[in-house]
Amino acid sequence: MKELNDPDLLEHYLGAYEIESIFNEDLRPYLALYRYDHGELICSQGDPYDYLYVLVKGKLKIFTTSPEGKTLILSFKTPLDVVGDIEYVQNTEIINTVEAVSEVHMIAVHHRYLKKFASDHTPLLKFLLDVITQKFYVKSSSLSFNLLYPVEVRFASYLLSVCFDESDALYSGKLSTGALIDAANLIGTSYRHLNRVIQHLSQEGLVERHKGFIVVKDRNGLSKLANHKNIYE
Amino acid sequence: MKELNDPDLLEHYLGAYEIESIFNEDLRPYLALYRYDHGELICSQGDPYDYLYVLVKGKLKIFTTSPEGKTLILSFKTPLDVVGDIEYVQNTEIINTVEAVSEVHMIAVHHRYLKKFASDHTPLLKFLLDVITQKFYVKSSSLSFNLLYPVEVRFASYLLSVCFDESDALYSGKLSTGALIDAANLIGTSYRHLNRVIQHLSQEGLVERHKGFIVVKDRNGLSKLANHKNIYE
DNA sequence: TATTTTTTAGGACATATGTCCTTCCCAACA
DNA sequence: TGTTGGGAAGGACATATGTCCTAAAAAATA
Repeated sequence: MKELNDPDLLEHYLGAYEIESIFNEDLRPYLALYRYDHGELICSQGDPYDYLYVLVKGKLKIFTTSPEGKTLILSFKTPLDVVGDIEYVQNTEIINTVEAVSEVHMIAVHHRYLKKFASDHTPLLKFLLDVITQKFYVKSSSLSFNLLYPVEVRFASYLLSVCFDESDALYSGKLSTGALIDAANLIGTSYRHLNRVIQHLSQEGLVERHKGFIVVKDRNGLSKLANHKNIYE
Repeated sequence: MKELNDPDLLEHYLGAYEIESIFNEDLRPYLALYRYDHGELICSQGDPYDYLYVLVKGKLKIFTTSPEGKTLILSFKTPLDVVGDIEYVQNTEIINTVEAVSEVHMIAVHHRYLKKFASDHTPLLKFLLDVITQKFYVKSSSLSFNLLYPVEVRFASYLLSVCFDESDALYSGKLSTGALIDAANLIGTSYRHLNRVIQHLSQEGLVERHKGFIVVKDRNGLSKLANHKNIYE
């Protein structure tokens, strides 16, 4: 982790995402911009709560580790998103572990100053409300989807979400082999089983295995299989 | 559904739950108190969004129905809780179906007046923020729990939550047979499988089957099985 | 009381998923 | 060039769970 002492860049992000109003004047001096590299942890579950972060560049992975040591990926995040919002409101320790997947820039504010200067700041409250309701909605859909459908369907949905994201270099309907472990953890199954499912999808002609990656062959077929739902957006 | 024209009762609820400050003076004339009887629907998924409700008496069941016709119970709610908060913030149609399990009293406000008189009312915003973060937290735990543990563990946790609720007539560690279908839908499994699990728990001496209900025999054992987690609170 | 309907428990079988382990392949390296 | 180590795919087997159907019991009804 490295603090970027670059007020212009900070300004730029605030402007680009139209979030100037969220942080009022009193708060501005306490905004910091941090950079994290691939693989770095921003915070870990159980840590005491310190900062509210706003993700303005890069990609984050949010996951939890069970007492038995299993990893469950809860989501991937891209700008604009917020980390530590639930903890800020509830005043609890960090719930999940957050890791940088790529180079990441985050605006950070210590909760001390948030409480002091912005606990009644309407734009911030509204912003948080908006972000958190969205999170809730996604989580709720995700829960239903996971309980109601088997891995094959979930993976189809996942593939559609991940492989056709324009903002990503690998939007071309491909998924690197290495990403399969993450995929398995995200949809809550084992790597072994995911392989089985891929084999099946492959027999159906929906995807194809190549060296180093798999590629979507029949986007419509997958979409049909996934009930036209993209819950991993 | 019936509107209760009882300003005193309304006042009583506002006082009892300390939520007077949430609804400011402008809003007060537009607060209504509704009564629903067992089995009545408050709203159904897909309905246009109209009211924000505050549950002040009774018990609600929140569920969703999949395109395939499967029912998944998302939660049971008791006072103090809010219905329609997510929809209000996101301005979307009703997400889930809400049904009264017992006689229910709810304070209702049309979103028209909320937007008009309270869209910047800090106490309301904070209240919503608090309620929704709690919902998110519960939902998030629930998702992890469901993906990480088998039905046996989930049911153990469910039993502990439901059977030992002091405010309920059946707190004595019993669960009526009829409630098993709901239980199955809540933890996202089939009635058939739940029966299998109960049989197993019964062999282990953790619960016992009686005519018309099952009863918890070894609360500690169940708690251990459930990893000491009560996610259905 | 006899008959029908509903509720409840479980049998039989198929599918979904997990765990452990092995094999194969390719790249890094001695 | 041969060796080694790690990643990737999948075999074998056990467990978890779903679907469909049946049997027993209880409740409702004729």
